[in-house]
Amino acid sequence: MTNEEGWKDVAFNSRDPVYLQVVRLFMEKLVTGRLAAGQVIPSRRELASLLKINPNTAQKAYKEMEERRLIVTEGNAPSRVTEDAGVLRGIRAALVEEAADEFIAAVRRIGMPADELIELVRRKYDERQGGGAHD
Amino acid sequence: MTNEEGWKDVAFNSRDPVYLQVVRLFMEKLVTGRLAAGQVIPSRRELASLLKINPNTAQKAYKEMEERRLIVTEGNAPSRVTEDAGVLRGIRAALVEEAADEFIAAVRRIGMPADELIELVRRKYDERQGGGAHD
DNA sequence: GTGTGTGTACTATGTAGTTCATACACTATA
DNA sequence: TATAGTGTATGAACTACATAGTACACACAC
Repeated sequence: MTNEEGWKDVAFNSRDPVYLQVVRLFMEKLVTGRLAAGQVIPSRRELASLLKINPNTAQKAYKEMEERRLIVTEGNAPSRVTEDAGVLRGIRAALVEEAADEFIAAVRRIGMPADELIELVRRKYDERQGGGAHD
Repeated sequence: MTNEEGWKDVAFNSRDPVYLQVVRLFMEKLVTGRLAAGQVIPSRRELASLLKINPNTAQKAYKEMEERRLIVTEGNAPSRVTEDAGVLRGIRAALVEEAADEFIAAVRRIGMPADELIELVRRKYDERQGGGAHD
């Protein structure tokens, strides 16, 4: 049994594959320090229980994370977060890039001028938390 | 037959349903003035031919747009862009809102500070067109 | 009337992706 | 040995989507 903090009340949307949302969840935890290098993570079955998903979905997420070098698994010992500093540093950049590229591409297609864009982002950012509720 | 400009070389990603991408394509054309209020749009069959999609997919997209009041169809006359100024004005806002909310929510989860965020957006915006390749 | 072109509706099929259920191999421990 | 915990692998069920094919009602031009 590992620590069980922060795994409850996780909401998944029905638009993206659950296993990819799980991967992103781990990446966000890593970036924000709620998950440290070398730290042991829950087993597939335990995570599935915590997140109320199927163990196979958890397995698929872990396998994806292994391929991305985010976690390591030796034999049948519990998986752990990688110690590779380079990988860990890259996660933040990857998340930011992905979000920003999508956003920029969208507003470009609309032909939104830069200044209006900046103002919008600033205003939205300062707004009260919200708009995150999806499906 | 209507004008055939701007319907070629449209690339669809495999992540989102094609019919919704068609809807977004129309919204972007409306916002950027490449499609005017009241203008006649291609028939279902013609659009399907132009975009190289199935006529049923085109039909589904048009039906979706009818429900959103983006286009109108009277009898069996060719469909036209709505004249409703309020609806047309709302499209731009809707596209912007959607893109921005997603983006802001993402960077919030990462805990990215506002100033760094602004700088990133400005830099990305000025960059040469790119990063749009999905699939 | 006969074409042809509208919009619309329906069923069926194929495919891809996600999730589920189950089983297996291995290790540690009582 | 038996039990329970790991990670892993495979096949089935289910869903959403795109596509194909067909059909119908209507309007306009010839």
